Amino acid sequence: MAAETITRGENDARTRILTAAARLFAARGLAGAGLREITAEAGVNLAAVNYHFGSKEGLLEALFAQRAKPITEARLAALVRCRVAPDRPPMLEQVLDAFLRPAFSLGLEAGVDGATFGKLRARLSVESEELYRRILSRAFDDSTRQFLDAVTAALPDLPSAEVAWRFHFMLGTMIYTMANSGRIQSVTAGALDPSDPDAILARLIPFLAAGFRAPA
Amino acid sequence: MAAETITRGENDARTRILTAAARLFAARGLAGAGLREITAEAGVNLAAVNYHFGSKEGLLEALFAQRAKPITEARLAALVRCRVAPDRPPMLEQVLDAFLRPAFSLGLEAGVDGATFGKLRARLSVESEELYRRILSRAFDDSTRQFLDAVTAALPDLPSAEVAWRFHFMLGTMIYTMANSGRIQSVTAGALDPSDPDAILARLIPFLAAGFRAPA
DNA sequence: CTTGACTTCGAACGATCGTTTGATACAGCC
DNA sequence: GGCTGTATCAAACGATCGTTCGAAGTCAAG
Repeated sequence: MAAETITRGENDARTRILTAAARLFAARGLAGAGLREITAEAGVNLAAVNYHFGSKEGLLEALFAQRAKPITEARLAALVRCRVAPDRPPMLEQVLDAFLRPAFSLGLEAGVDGATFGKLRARLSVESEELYRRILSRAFDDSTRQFLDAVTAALPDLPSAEVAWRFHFMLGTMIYTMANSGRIQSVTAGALDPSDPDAILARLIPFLAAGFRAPA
Repeated sequence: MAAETITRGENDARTRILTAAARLFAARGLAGAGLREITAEAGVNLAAVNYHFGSKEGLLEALFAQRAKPITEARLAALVRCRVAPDRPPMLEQVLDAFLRPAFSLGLEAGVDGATFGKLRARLSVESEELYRRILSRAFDDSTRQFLDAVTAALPDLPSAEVAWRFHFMLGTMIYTMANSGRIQSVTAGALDPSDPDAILARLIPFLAAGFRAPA
């Protein structure tokens, strides 16, 4: 076995399963994507999922553990950078950028349909079963709580309950935009390109900052 | 047969199926809710779904056609009321209220878990298959487009592409809040009650109005 | 070469999926 | 009474579901 448990190959069976699972869970839903379809796309045997991940739910947990880590790490690194160079430009915008940019640039991975992990996060967000809530919480709550604190600190005049509501609203715009439902394209007949992180953030952050700064 | 096709009883088999389907589609997902579970909860025979609605997808279409109508009708009625009494108070807030209030007060129906149709809308929003997109479009696009125009008219200084983006962001907050994922409760350890439409709108509309009015 | 841990494989398990069928019940109308 | 269209029913269809099992394959260490 040697050191595979630490240094894992990039075309590992596990890795290929995780890639295929991310795409198909996002495209067809958690119950809608079957293990046969996933393993076929990954080019592995059907039994490989239960061997490597224990169950279909275990596969989902591993997938989230893998994909969430780079996002939360990039977030926290950016938050540290905000604090090192304190409110030179408006602090609120810096914090929002630190929170949102990793989600969009790492969640909308390059690919034919893009946005696979963003779609998957959106699917989990709607789920009400305990297991799915726990997966989401474990992956993002720590990071999210720190940013809620940072936004609260950047808005000292706003009651913290109000900040929490507005933070919740922000999560809505983030997840809905990541899921990129294409609704707005269907309403406006195209013209909006929701695949470029920089373009999205340039529109989203001023909108959110103004909302956060609204009087209570 | 008489007049049943027009005046339908309230404890009709069709009606009971639609009620059960709304709850279970929202709770378990479109693929996750089985017809046997739905028909059992509705107290009808398994074959009743295919008899009355043709297929599982036909059931979903009928469900959306039924539940979306009161929402879009209430929206348009409120929009007309805005225009009759023109910008007495700020027009933007009036239009946002007209758009959002019906979704929250008719989408978060009273019930044990509440928010069944809101959750279902959120689930459809993530879906990428043509059929689901078509169902959502048919149900809401007309109404949505009129409100996009009304918001654009209320913000004459903002480029219309910018308005479209911000409208898209608003849809995100609306749908995410309706789906009431409970994420914010998990982050803030409770304290937020996302089941009272008035309380939500009192927080949401000032936030959104400030965002819409942000300089481009 | 043999051992032993790790991985892959085909095949099958019972359960559940959406759908279809044909029989039966029941209404109003001739 | 017969006739017709509507509705409900039990039962079964083939397909697919997640999971399990034992054999076969792989490869480094003894």
